[in-house]
Amino acid sequence: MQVKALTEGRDCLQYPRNESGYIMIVSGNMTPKATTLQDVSRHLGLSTATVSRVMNGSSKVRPATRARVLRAIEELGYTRNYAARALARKQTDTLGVIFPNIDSGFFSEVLKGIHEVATLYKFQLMVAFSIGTRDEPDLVSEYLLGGRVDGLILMNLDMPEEFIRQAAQQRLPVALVDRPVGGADVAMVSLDNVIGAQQAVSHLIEHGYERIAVLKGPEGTFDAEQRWLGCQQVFDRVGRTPDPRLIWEGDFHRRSGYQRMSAWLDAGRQPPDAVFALNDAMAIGVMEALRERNLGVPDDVALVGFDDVEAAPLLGLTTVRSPMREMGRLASEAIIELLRNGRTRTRRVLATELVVRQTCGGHRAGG
Amino acid sequence: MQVKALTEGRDCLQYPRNESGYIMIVSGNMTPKATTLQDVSRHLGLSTATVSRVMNGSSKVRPATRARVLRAIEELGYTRNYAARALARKQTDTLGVIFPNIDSGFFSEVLKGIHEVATLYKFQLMVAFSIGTRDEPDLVSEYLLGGRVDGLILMNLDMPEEFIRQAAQQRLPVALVDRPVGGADVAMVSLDNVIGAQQAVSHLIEHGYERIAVLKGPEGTFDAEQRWLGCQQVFDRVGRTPDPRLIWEGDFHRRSGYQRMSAWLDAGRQPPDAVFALNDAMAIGVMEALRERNLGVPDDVALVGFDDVEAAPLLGLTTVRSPMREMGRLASEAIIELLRNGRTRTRRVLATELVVRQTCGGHRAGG
DNA sequence: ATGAAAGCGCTAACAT
DNA sequence: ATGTTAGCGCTTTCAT
Repeated sequence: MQVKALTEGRDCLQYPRNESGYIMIVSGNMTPKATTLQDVSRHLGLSTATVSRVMNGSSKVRPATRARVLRAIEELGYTRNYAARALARKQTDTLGVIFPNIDSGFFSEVLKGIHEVATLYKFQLMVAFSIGTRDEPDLVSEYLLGGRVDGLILMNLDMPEEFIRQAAQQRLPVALVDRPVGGADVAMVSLDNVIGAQQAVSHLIEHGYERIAVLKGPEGTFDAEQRWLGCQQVFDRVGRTPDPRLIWEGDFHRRSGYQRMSAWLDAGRQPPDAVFALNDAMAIGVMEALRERNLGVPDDVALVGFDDVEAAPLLGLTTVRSPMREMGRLASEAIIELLRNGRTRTRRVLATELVVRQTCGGHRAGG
Repeated sequence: MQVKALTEGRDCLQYPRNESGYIMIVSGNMTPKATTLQDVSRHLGLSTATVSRVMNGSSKVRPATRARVLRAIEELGYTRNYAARALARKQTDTLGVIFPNIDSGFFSEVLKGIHEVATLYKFQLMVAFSIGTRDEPDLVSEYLLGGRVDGLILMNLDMPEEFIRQAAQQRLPVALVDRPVGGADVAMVSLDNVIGAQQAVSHLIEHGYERIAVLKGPEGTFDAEQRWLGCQQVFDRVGRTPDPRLIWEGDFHRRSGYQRMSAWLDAGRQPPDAVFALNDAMAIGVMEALRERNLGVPDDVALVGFDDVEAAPLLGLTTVRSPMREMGRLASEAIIELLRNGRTRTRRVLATELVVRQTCGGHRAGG
C-alpha cells in the first residue's frame, strides 16, 4: 500500500491555466471555499468514489469516464485537500527532517541530498531545527506519533540513546545521519570518521611535519571522538607520542579554532609546524588567527581541516571531504525503503577523501 | 496511520515514559491503532469535547477535570492527530517555503530568519526547492490550494508576474522575498539593491580607482538589474562614462566571475584597477582568477562584492551586506500577520551596508 | 465500472 | 462546565 502511494496519483492533477499556462486563482473572498471532490462528482452526476479513483489513477474507470472527470477537474480547478487525504489514508507523503541547528554548510549539503531523493519519490519535506526551541523527543513525537510525517531523518541529534534504541525496536521509520547508536538496529548513515582522520594525519606526517597540533571536537560527540581515535591510531602506528600541549580542546565552532590558536601564539610559544582541526569551521578559525598575526599558511603553519564545507575550496583549505550530500541521499532512501518494505539496511558508512589544496601539501600558485 | 501503526503499543495503547522523561515505545506489534481523543475520553467517562478543550487550553474546564484529563493523556501516551485537526480546523499551522534552488549561502541565511520567527509563533516549516523538479505554480497550488500550508514564502522565484498579481488580488497569504512585482499589492521583503550598488561604486571611486570593471548579473533578474542601475547612477553623478569593455556580463555564479576575469587577462589586456562584482559568488571567482595569475588583491586589482555570504569575511572580501536573515524574519512576520489580520505591509525594503575588508579600502594586516 | 456509505480523528457550534 | 453531534474532504470496502 505504501508502495503504491509512492508511485501513483500525482500525475493526474490538473489546474485551470491561463494562456501562459499558469494557474489562475479564481475565488474572490478571503476564505475561498475550495472546490471539493464532491463538487466535482456532483457536477458530473458521478459518485465521489469514481472521481477519487481517477485522482488516484485507478484502472477501474472507463476511459470515457476518466476523460470527463479530468475535464471537470480542470474546469473547476480542483485541488485535492491534503489533510483529508492524509486523514483517510493515514499517510502523509511527507518526510520530516530534524537538524540540531542551522549553522554551517553541513546542514544545507545534507539537506540537498535528502531533498533530491525525497522529490524523486514524491515526498514533501518538513524541516525543523531543534535549536534550543523545544525538546527533540517532543518534536519527534509530534511529527511521528502525531502523524505529521511518515518518516523522520534525524541529523546528529543530542537525543538519548535509550530513545533511539526503542524507536528502532519498534521499527519506527527513523533514520539517523552521522549519529550511530550502540546496540540498536536503527537505520543510520554515517561517514568513516576514523579513516578520515587517519588520512589527514598520515598526510601531515608524510609531508614531514613534526610538531603537529590537533584541535579536537566537543567531548562526547560521536564524530569528534571517532576522528580523535583515528588520529591516535596513526600516531601509534608510526611510534610517535604527540605533545600533550599540542592537543587542544575545541567545540567544532570557528571561534574555538581562533581562540586556541590565538592563545597559543599570544603566550609567545613557538607555533606548531601544522594543525589538524577536526572540522573545517575550526580550521578556518585557526587560519584567521594566523593571518592576524602575519603567519603564513602553509609556510609557517600547515593546516588541514575536516568536512570540505563550501568555503574550503575558496580558502584553499586542505581537508577531508565528508560525503554530506550522499549521506542525505542515503538517509532518504533508507526511510523510503523502510516505509515500503518495513526494513532497510541498518548501517551505511561512507568513505571520506582527502582533498589536497594549498594549506597543506598543495601546489602554491605564486612562489 | 502507518506511522502510528509502527509505533503503537498493544491494545492498551500506552506510551509510558522512563525515568528521564522520554517516551518509551512498548509494543512489538505492527498493526495496532493509535490512541485517539476518543480513547482518552472513554477512558475517563468524559466527552471528546472536554478532552479537546483541555488539549486546546480552553478555560472552560474545571481545574479538577483538567488535571484528570492531563493525567490520562500522559498515561495513555496520547498525541493528537495532525491531519484530523487540520481537516477540522482548516488550518495547518504550517508555513511553506519555496526556494528556486538550494545553492549558495543565501538560502540558508534566509531560512534561518524564517525559521526563527515561525518557531516563535509555533509554525512548522515545509520547504521545497523548485529546482527543476516541477513547475513552481504547481507547487504553490498544491501547497496553498491543497491546504498543505497556511501561507507561503516565495524566494526570488522565476514565476510569472501575472500569477503573483492574481494571488495578491485574492489576498492569498503569500510573501515574496527579494522579488518585487509591479502593480501588485502582495507582501514582499527585499533589500535596497540600488543603494547597495551605489555604496560599492562610490567607495571605489572615493578610493581613487579609475578603471573600474563591473561584473553584471543575469539579464532580466530583478536584483541584478537594480544593482546595475545603482552603478550607472553613480557613474552619471560623478560625470564618468564607464568603459564599455569593462562592463562584463555575468550570471551570479562563481564560474562566470572566474571566466570573465581570466578571459580579460589571458587576452593580454591590462587589468582594471578595480572590479565590482554584483554578487559575492562572482567576486570569489574573480579572486581565484587573479590568484592563479599572481595578481594581488587589492594591490593589483581591488575587488568589491555584494551579499556578504558566509565565506566573505574569511576571504577578506569587501562587500555590500544583504540583510538575508532579516529578510527571512520579516517574510515570516508578514505571512503571520496576513494570517491574523488579513493584511500586512505590502512592501519592505531593507537597507544594505558596505562592509570594508581587505580587498578594497581595508587595512591590510601585513604590508 | 460505478455507487453507497462507513469511517479517519478532531473541532466547534449548539445544547444542557 | 460538560455533552451531543454534525461536519471537515477524502479513501475504501462492499454492493451492484
